[in-house]
Amino acid sequence: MVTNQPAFRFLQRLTPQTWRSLETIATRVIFQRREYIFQANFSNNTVYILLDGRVKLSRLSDQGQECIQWFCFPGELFGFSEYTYNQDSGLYAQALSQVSLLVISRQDFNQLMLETPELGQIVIEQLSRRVRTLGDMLLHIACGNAEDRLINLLQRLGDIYGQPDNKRIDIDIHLTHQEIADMIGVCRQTVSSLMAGMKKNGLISSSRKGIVIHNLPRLNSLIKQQNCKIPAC
Amino acid sequence: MVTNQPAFRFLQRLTPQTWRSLETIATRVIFQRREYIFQANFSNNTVYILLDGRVKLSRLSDQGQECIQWFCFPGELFGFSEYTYNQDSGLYAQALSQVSLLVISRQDFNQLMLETPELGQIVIEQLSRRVRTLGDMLLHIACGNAEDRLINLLQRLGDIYGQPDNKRIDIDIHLTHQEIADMIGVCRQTVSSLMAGMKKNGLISSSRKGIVIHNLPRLNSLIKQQNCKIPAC
DNA sequence: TATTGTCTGTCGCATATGCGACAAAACTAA
DNA sequence: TTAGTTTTGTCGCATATGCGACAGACAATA
Repeated sequence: MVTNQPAFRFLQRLTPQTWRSLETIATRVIFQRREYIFQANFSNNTVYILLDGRVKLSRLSDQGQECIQWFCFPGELFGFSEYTYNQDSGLYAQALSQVSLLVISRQDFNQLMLETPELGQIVIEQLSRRVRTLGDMLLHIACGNAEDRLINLLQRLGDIYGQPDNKRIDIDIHLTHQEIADMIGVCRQTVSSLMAGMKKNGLISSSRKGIVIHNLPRLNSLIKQQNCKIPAC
Repeated sequence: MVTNQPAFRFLQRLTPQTWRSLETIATRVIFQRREYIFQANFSNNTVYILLDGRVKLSRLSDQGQECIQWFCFPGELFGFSEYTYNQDSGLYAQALSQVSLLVISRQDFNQLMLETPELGQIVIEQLSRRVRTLGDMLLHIACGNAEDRLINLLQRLGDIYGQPDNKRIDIDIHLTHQEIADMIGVCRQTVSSLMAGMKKNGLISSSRKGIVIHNLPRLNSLIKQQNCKIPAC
């Protein structure tokens, strides 16, 4: 598990000095709920830092199905790896609530990185975490069944909010079953029925306020482990 | 599509000077076919550059199923995003042929990055590409059926070898059906039968030498497009 | 309050794909 | 060469999950 706790997010890792430099080249912008911050084929070379609110980063399959790749929380950098070499990634960024963010031109950002090696290090660190998280998602989506995928998602969400050594975790964002389904590549009904089952077993509860994991270890234990097939292990 | 052509790989982007600095802190190592370069839980803080041969980077699901996350070709950097904060990623790197590589301690590499901003920029570029490729894989695995996933994989492999504006592409590495299956999260038999079908239709041919895509546009057209569901499009 | 739209829960059916099995082919090593 | 291992191709069956449908709950708006 690559932890995604606030302390590890982009903004929290900057020194006050780097933060000030960043503020001088950034513009503060507000978006309303449901507005698109950028869309596929809009190749404006821009980097974003989320200050407040929630942003959904997703792509569409050839059949028009949505695949949510990242939920962006305050303090996170986004849009960074999308325009390498002016190739469009087909990524959409949509505000899920009223959103406040910093917009920085890629050119200015690159310039600042050259002047401030610390900034480059932090970007590398953030990208590394992203690579690991994506690898984790890929593993669970490729190898797990619907229940495994859902549990893995809840774990990842729980990691953002949870306190270590606490069995109970409050995930206080509201996600529709459709959004959850789009994150784990299953259909909406499957999410509904799996979550209904988990509620019945007292593992989780959910409401408009969010999801509560009542017993994380018990949730984990639902995924039955097997031994390693690598010979040398 | 994020192109993975040799010209975009790590090694090819270094200036001769940076390359020389790198050589002074690196050790050249040979691994034999099937040997593991590193395994999960071996948290040696090390970065690798593949000079020759092929390396498979994979993870195991809780059920012991393999998920191939990356095929490493000469000139590529690997093991980089695996040990952030000493957290083990559960990644395995296995030599698929005799392999020659440069081994560099993370500490030395980080030091060199601070001294050489250019190196940091290249690492960022490589990680960005990786994020995009993983996002691409995720999209197709989460949203596509077995055939879509296979075609997407062939496209990605074709991109490494193919010449632009050439319908025919020779992918001259040998992959077993099991390896292909592990890359797209389907079972071996499904790969066998899909590829048999594609051969029958003259779309591809394959042998010990590798896979030949006879008509890339026709292969692409097998995935039927639908229109975008984002309102503003 | 009434109306409209969105979200959730739960049917039943269709089907894609996983899985076991087994034989033929191809490769590897003695 | 021969024997043993790995890979491929192809069955048939079981099942997880997708999909359509629909009703009730809930939220937003007028």
